[in-house]
Amino acid sequence: MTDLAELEQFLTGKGCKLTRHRRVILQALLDLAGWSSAREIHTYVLARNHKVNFSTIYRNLDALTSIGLLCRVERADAISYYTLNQASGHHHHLICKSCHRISELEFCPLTQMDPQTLQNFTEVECKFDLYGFCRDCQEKAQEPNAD
Amino acid sequence: MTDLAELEQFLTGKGCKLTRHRRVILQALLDLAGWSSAREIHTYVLARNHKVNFSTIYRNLDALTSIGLLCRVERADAISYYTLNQASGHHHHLICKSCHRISELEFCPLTQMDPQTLQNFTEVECKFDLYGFCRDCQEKAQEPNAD
DNA sequence: AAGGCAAATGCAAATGTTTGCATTTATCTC
DNA sequence: GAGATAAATGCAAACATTTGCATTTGCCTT
Repeated sequence: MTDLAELEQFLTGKGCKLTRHRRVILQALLDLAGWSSAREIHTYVLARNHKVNFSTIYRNLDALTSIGLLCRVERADAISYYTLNQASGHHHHLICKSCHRISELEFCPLTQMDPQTLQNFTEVECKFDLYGFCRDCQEKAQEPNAD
Repeated sequence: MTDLAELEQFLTGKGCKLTRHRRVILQALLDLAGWSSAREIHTYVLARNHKVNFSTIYRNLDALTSIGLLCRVERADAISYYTLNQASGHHHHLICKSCHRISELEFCPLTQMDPQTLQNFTEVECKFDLYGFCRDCQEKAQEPNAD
C-alpha cells in the first residue's frame, strides 16, 4: 500500500474511524518513507500545522500496528520505530546496536517449532528480533581514531 | 547456584565488587525463589531494614543479568521480572498474557538460522519470547461468569 | 594500616510510553 | 439531515526504567 486512499480503505475495512488525525499520521508515514519514532512523527505533523496530542500519536501507532498496517520495532536504545507494512507479511528484524539500521529477516521461529513445545498455549504471539553490529559499524570500530 | 557464598564467589570472579547492597539483593532473590520485579525486590529488602535506592536495585539487576547470574523476562504488561539463573544456560520463554506465568523453552531460533541470513552482523543477541494464553486462562475465559 | 582509584551509590530529574477521565468526533440509524 | 452511540482525542498524571553528577565504598598497592 503506497497511497493514502488505499490505506484509508484498509482502515475503514477494519472498522476504524477515519479521523483527521489518522489521515495526517498516515500521510506522515508515507512522506517519511522509512522507520520513524513517535517523536519524529509528532514533530513532522506539528510542522505541517496539525495540532495533535502526543498520546494520540501513540494510540494511533498502536492501533495501526494491531490491524497490521504498521510494523513496529524496538531498537537497542529502547525507542520504538514504526513503518508502513510492506506486502511481505509477518516477519522479524535484525537491528544494529550502534547505527540502529533495521533489516528484515524472512525467518520466523514459531513456524519451526514443534507444537508440543508450546504447552497448549493459544493465540501465541512471537516476539523475535536479533541485535548485533552491522558490517559498517564493525569497520568503524576498527579504525584507529574511531570513537 | 543456590547459596549466597557461591553467588558471591561468582560475582567477584567476574570482577564485580562485593557490596552490602549486592549481598542483600542476592539474598532477596534466593529468598523470593522465583520471578520477582524490581519493585518486589525493593520492597523485600526495605522490609528487612536495608535502605537501598531504587536505581541501585535496577543497576544491580542489570549488572547481575549481564554477567549471567540472573535471567530477565519482560511480561506482556511491560514489567520486567528477574530470577536466579539455573544451570540450564541460554534459553527463552513462553509467557501467559493473562496470569503472566513464565515457562521455559529449550528452543533457540539463533541456532536454527542459516549464518548468511545474519548479513555479517557480529555479536548477535537473540531476543525471543512467545506470548499467549496458558491452558488455565483459556478455561477460565470459557466459564459463563468469567471476567 | 594508609592512600589511591575505579566501581558503586543516592538523589533528583529525565526518559519514552501508557492511562483515566471528561469532552469531542465520526459514523450509523432513523 | 437530526440524533444516538461508540470510538477517538486532549490533558494531566502516572508508569517502569534510565541517567548525570556528586559522594561514598570496596579493594588493590604500597
